[in-house]
Amino acid sequence: MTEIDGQVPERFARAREAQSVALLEDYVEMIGDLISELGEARVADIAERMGVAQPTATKAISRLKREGLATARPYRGVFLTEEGADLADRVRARHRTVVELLVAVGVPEEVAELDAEGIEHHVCDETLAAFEAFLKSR
Amino acid sequence: MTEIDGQVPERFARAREAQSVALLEDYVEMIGDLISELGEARVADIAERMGVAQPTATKAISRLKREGLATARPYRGVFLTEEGADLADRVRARHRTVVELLVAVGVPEEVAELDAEGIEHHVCDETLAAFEAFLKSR
DNA sequence: CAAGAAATATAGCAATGGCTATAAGTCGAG
DNA sequence: CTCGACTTATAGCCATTGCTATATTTCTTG
Repeated sequence: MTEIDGQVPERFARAREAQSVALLEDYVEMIGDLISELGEARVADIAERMGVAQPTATKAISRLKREGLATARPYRGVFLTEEGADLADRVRARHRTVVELLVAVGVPEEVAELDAEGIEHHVCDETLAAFEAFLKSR
Repeated sequence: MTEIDGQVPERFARAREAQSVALLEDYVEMIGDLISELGEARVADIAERMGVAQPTATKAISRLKREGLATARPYRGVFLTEEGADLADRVRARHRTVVELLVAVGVPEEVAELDAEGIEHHVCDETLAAFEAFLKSR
């Protein structure tokens, strides 16, 4: 290979990895939202909010259980483990920060909300810290 | 469903859609880079830079061909169509802008490069325009 | 120019994340 | 308490994106 390749492959591997975690984060955050809004998270509600068919949500919930982020009693609601609830909190906070930063640099509110949904999963801790510092310093 | 669901599902659908386009964008940009650096884009080089096995790159190139972004002669190099080259240019420009914006708000250069790889695919035209305006106004 | 080496293609497997159709469980109303 | 409606689970399909192993083609070199 040429001498200029550098760590390019790791960059992409990292982006792929982030993407694989993104769905889990979205589901966990959504389940947390539903529990605080409605007192429980039902599969049908989760599926509707995620914009997927109900079996797709069921499958995702299985994965959450497998990863120790949620528990569920069949035909009953879905619940977050402590680890899942912590993740939900972090995800929610990061989402807010990303939206605020986008707005701060001039992105219209509604567009910021839309783009943040995809962007947030690729914002590492260091970048998030930089965002917070930037927001505070204005 | 409750009355507060709003357009949440569309948000996620949009993020999923962006993700499906992301790989194409990465490959097209990389192929463009290789052609300008080395005069040609070989499957082995593409695979190495993307950090995937060679058959994975071959498969991705098939998809690029299917989508009209690239052409390839078996056992020879890969080439971009006009559409593919245009896309590569847009992707490259967007990548630069995202990195610059991250740096402008205080993200360290190397971290900005890493995160931009994932972020850029979720930055819509309107957000990109806001980024450019913000960068110019400083 | 005929190997052998290198590059590329193909075959086939696994996991993920969609879907529809259908089975099975739960719950409320008669 | 039973039956029908609703909810959830399961089965099975497809496409995508990875992988390894192997076949095929091209290139290089003796």
